[in-house]
Amino acid sequence: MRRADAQQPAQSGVEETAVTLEMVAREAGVSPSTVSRILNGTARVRDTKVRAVRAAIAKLQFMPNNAARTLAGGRSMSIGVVTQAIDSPFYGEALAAIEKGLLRSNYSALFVSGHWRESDERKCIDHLVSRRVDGIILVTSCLPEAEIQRLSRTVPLILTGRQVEGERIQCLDADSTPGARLATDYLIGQGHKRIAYIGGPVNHPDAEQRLDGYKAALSAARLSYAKQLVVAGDYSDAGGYAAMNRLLDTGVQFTAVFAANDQMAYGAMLALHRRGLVVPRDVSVVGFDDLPTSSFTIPPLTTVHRGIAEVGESAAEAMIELVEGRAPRVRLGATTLAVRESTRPLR
Amino acid sequence: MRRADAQQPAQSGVEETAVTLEMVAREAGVSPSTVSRILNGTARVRDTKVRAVRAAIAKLQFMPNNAARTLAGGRSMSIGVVTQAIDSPFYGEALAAIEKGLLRSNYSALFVSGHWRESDERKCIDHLVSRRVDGIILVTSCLPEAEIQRLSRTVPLILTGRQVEGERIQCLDADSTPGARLATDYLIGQGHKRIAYIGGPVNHPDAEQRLDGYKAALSAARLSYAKQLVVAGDYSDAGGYAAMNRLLDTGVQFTAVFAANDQMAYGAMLALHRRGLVVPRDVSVVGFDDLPTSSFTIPPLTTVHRGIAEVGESAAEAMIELVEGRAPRVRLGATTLAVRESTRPLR
DNA sequence: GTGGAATTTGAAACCGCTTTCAAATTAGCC
DNA sequence: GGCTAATTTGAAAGCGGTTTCAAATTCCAC
Repeated sequence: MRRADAQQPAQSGVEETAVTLEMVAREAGVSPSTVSRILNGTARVRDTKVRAVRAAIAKLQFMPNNAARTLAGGRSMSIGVVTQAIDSPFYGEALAAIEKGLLRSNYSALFVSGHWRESDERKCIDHLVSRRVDGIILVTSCLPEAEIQRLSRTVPLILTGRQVEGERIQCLDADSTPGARLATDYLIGQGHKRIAYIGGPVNHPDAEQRLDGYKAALSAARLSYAKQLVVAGDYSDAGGYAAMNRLLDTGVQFTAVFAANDQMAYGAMLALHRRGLVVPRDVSVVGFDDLPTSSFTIPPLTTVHRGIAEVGESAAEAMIELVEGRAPRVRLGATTLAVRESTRPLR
Repeated sequence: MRRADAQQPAQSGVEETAVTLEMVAREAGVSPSTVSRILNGTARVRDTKVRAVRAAIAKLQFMPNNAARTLAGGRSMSIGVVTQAIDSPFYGEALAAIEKGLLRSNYSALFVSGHWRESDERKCIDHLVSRRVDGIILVTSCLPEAEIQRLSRTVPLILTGRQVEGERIQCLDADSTPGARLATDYLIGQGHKRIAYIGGPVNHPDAEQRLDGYKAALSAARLSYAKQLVVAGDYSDAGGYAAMNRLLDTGVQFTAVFAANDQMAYGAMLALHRRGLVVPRDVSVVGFDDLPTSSFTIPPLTTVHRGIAEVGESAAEAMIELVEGRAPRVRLGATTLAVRESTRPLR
């Protein structure tokens, strides 16, 4: 392809041709198989040769070609991670955790995002499959159950925030119901009776669980569930802002709000602020997720903490177990409420 | 490796063996070369065969093995992206933008993070190289210049937030100096004379530029640069919080603060809030980066907007040009100040 | 209908590594 | 020292594509 141009002098920045395992073998005076064995530790090799090969590798600065390894070995040593939006503090935290969990292993992560669109998610999963990832972690998938099961026949799966049966599927089910229950219970315990709810996107399993938890807490306290106190959001700051405005516009009375995630809580707090309402004096606000920023909002946000980081890390570790053929043991941190300054007891 | 266990009945969830190009060829009654040509559009193929192959691909659900393609073709069709922390709203936005910029091409991104540590960054770059990425985008690199230049002989590079010479290096230099100047000028224009500065990590080219901009603005307005008004942070919320507390503890007077990034501004605002100081009534605050959340802080933050998203997208597009051998034309959005509610005119 | 150019095709080499299999070496033991 | 068993090693066959090169077709003008 590239032809040597005799006219021009050799350029300093010319592309270097890669060092191959064969060159290392020749340099060390052994066969390629031996080099491979040393590289992978797949067999004993006489000590003198090990040293010779190590030296050759160092001298030549050899770096194995991953594509060749994948092709020959049948494993890519990489794990696909599907999220919905790589920005978004929530996924950011999860991804960082997964990266960390994979760190000690030789696997590395391929991050892709589905943007909450089934077609996008499908496309990027195909992408991962064609890259022959050894496993896929689905951090909240939008795909129908049957499709996930079908996918699991191609590659082992770990799901978070979702429960799907399958022998090559492991669920780190971070059921949101108890967390939502916890948050609402807390507000009720603080004497609040008129608690508004800003929900997540409709038809979203996760969001539905949070609504369920809210309802369960109300009914356990014999408080009636009032439709006019519930308004839908979309898990974004702007959505929370708009939702709170809609709520205020209806004139319905409430002393507390539970937002289905922290970002919407931020938006809601701003909307309250704009109307001259002070949190928590006039309205108590609780969020869900405990994003890193939530300790630094004004006021710092009371929110449901589920240890996204632990879940992510745990998912990564479980995935390694899974692809190595061991039985993954999943541990899930407890859901707690981080009580900060956006709530206060009523009266 | 896997041995068929005659005792057990075939399991429904058994791993499917992948469909290969050769199987497609056989199914369609053509040679593998022909299938390859159709796949890549590298040569004309009779229409009847094209249709037969297309049908076979669909029937068999063929998905090319990326490792094989990379090995044979010499290109992996993937771009490495090195950031410092995949969480962090700043990088999140940049990564999402890069992902978007790569979308229309056939390239995909491999994200890795260096955690502000040279050794980590080196390790993950090696990782990318061994994966034979076709190019690397360094979103703020910690590495010494010489090392970056050496790397560029292996793979073409795009740097952001940094300026390094090299024929296979493209810099999207988002010099921070003008932005910092803009922010400080604005505060001065609003009548502020005692403007504190919360800086980024020391020895960080980016952070130094911001300090330079701050100083330049002061001196242009014939205001003296006072050491006691300057305090170091680390680009994190917590760092900004601590920095502001240190500043307040010294008792030094100021009516405005310029924080070298938005996250530190958040922390600073909380510290002010805790001491009963109201933004912007008592102190005006300006940040840098214009993170998505900054429209939703209380009050919404006045901050330097550099269009991280555009930079990221532009970097991705330039990278494609670069690896395809065309000359990249980089466009950089203008740096502007997003004036919101955290600042007010003095008097 | 025919010759020669242009277009389509397939065979085979190769990309760089892993792994099997059998040969070569070394070790162990009587 | 000689024989077997255990350990090391290398040759060679893939892995699943791409690409070159030459053969086979098709096309066109006369």
